[in-house]
Amino acid sequence: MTGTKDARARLLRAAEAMFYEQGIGNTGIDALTARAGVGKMSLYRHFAGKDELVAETLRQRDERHRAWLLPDEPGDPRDRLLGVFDRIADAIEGSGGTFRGCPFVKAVSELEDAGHPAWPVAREHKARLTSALVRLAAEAGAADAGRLAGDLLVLIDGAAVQGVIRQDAAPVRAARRMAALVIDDAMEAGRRVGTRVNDDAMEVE
Amino acid sequence: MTGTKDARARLLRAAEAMFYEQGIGNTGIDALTARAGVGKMSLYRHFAGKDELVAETLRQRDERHRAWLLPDEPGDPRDRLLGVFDRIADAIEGSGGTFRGCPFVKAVSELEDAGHPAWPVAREHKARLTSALVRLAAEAGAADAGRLAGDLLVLIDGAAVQGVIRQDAAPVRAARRMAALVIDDAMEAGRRVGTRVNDDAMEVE
DNA sequence: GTCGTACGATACCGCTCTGTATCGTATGGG
DNA sequence: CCCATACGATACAGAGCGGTATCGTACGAC
Repeated sequence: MTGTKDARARLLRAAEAMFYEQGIGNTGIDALTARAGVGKMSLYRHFAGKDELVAETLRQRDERHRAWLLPDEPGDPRDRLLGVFDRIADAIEGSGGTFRGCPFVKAVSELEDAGHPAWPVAREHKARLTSALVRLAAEAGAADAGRLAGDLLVLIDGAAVQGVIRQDAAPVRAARRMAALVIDDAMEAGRRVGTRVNDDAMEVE
Repeated sequence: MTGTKDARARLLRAAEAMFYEQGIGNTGIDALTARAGVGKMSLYRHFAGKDELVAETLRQRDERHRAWLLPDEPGDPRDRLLGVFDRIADAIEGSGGTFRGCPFVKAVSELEDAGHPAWPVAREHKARLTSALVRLAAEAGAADAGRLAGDLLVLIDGAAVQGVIRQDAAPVRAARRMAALVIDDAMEAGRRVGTRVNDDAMEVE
């Protein structure tokens, strides 16, 4: 057969790009399959429908997105935490004024219906990102790693949203400064009272 | 005539609610005019089209939204700055799990096309909110009021976005803690070097 | 070589969307 | 009193939507 998974992979690639670049609602099935170079019916052979394609697109992006924000390289945990903001700043500056922010936040914003299959995917992504931040925070010796991770997530999403509206990396640099502040606070407190991991900052239901 | 501005006002009221509650794209003209109790043609008599109605809805909301976040009451500037986060926390907790975040961020997220008339309205809203934060920051004696205002805006939007995804006020409380941190930092630095207002943190083009 | 199957293409269905055209009507100003 | 005008209701146009049905085809397994 002609590469069973080929049509599926091409669909996912085209869907990810188009959903992110022009929005989910603004991306029609016909345009999507045309860009993927795939027959329309191939979409419905591989996915239950558009909603499932959206969810699967995000599911595939989850791991890649986290690996992009927090590459699995050795290094000072503090630097790796702050590196998240450098990635976002690079994305804004390299986008030429078309930065679109966190794909998961974007999807959830567009899909009002909290029953949409993409919602739990977005929540799980944020939960897994939080877990990674908790681990790094603990590694850095933060007094309350869960709390620090939650703080950083607020800064990350705030930086991304501001970056979308302003199309400018200045808010990300502000977020990075604040991140350094709360990280150093937590590390100093950790040196006094010892590290305590608290990973219930976000729960996946 | 039967109250010239009545139909227009009812349209704006219905549009604001429906656009925010179910999304702009998911709100059809027929449903909108029906809820407003208005003939369909009345919409096109008062507005150039749906896009203009969206923009005008946000234009009307701008002042109200800023007054809600920063009520014009006398009081300690630091408390008023922190009060923003209390408003957001109240909104999340009072929403019963349907908090939808900042209406302007939400609109911009849904309207990919940066040429949509709602975009400049959202940008101007954020710029005006920033100006108000700058004034309060200067009043509080912050060393660099523009920088503090930018920091707070990141925290505000981060708190709102996290609130939408988690439907929980915990991230807002985290944002409030960080806000207190950066405010106190700026106030302490201001006590040392004096206050300097720097309102070019965001420009409206 | 033959069969099964995943494929691309295309026509089609029913629905909804924004926006227009056209009614009859009620009401307030001159 | 009478007419201009803003109004609500409704039918309609043109387009696009998600999803289905049905082709002929090319290719891999056996």
